[in-house]
Amino acid sequence: MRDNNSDLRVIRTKESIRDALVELIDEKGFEAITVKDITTRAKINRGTFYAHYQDKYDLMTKFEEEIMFEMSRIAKQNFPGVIAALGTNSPTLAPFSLAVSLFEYLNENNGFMKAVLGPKGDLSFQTRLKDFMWKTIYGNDVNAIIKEENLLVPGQYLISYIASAHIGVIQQWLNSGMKESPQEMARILSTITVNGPLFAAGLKK
Amino acid sequence: MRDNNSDLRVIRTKESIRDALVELIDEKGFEAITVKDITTRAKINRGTFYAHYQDKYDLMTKFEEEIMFEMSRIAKQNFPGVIAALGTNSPTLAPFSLAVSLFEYLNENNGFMKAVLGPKGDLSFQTRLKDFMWKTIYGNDVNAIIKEENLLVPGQYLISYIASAHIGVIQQWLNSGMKESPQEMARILSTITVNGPLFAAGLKK
DNA sequence: ATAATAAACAACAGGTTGTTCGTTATTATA
DNA sequence: TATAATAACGAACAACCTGTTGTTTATTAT
Repeated sequence: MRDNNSDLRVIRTKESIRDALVELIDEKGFEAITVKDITTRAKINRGTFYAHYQDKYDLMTKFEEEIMFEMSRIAKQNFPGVIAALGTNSPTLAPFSLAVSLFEYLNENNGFMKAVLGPKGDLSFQTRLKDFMWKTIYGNDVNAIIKEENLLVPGQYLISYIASAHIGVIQQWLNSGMKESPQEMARILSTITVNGPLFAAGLKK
Repeated sequence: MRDNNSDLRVIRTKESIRDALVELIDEKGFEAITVKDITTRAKINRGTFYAHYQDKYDLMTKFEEEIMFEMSRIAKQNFPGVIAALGTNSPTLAPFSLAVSLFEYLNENNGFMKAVLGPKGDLSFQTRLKDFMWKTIYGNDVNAIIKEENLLVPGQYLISYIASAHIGVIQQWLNSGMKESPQEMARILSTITVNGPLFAAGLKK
């Protein structure tokens, strides 16, 4: 058999397409991009694009899925420790190291992440990223820690609050030049989440 | 003069266009919509559309600006009280009534809001909404209350956190059928923001 | 009643989209 | 290294959407 994806021409082509995509999202926004834009920038024939992807959405989805898969892997790796820590009196250590790992991954893929999470990015990715956080929070035996009867607000809103807040901070970090280290970002997020926004603002003791 | 926008034909046409737009965003998402879709649904000639708007983005922008203007009006109206309350020991009363007013407004315009803030909506509107919250928080003499030296985290991340969190909760509310009252939603948001997510989850006393 | 003008209708060039040819160039492998 | 497989190319296609324009019809304000 010879139908593998190891043909150098395929690898080269796909890489050119991805590079072109990231550049173009930054320049004109994902939705304004045409397949012709991509192939012109990637210096390949338009027909070649359609040999690999159905359309620009298919391309984007496949790209995003790889990113999500990797983030999921990192999360799964660190989650047992997080669950264990949440029950204790110092619920910041394990979540902190998970956050650091994720920020390091974002840092490595900052070209794509900045483009896709930016103001000209892809709304569906942000939606999927929130879904991912939902499932990560809800699906991982958190029920063992967080009991419905202890919640002061409906669970769905609490999760939406936390997930959106975290993504918002990530976006701000990416768009303002990633000047803080992954460690510092993890500290910022856990400070606000553990103590609350008002405390972090110095308005509450 | 007769160049006013009071001609019944104009009013009828613009209303048809807006109704069609909201319907179509819900069905196929803003970006997938063509001008032809809109005019077919609105039962008007395509040329008529171009007599009023440059393209679908122009239509969307004008629609959104009216919404933003109204939200800004509501915010400005309630802000003096919010500023005053933040300094006191009960910093929830005035912000609470502002939140109620805003949720009531969202409720009135739920067709548009649900469409535009939903997963098939308009990313640029969400970006503009965050900018609006930024300016509302930063620009309104908050400096008199929030002092940079008291912040435990950089101000830009704190604001991004709060703004994104609030929008996320609003989205969740709109997409899950708006079953809670504006009052209840205001309570939920202030509970999490004042006491912090971990406290609201029952994980902290 | 009538002048003003919004909306409809029709046609236009220019652009993008998928798709399909035959041809050329590159690759994997024996 | 020779060769069979196949990726990529170039060109062409109908179908569709976009703005725009000129003409005609219908509605509106006064």
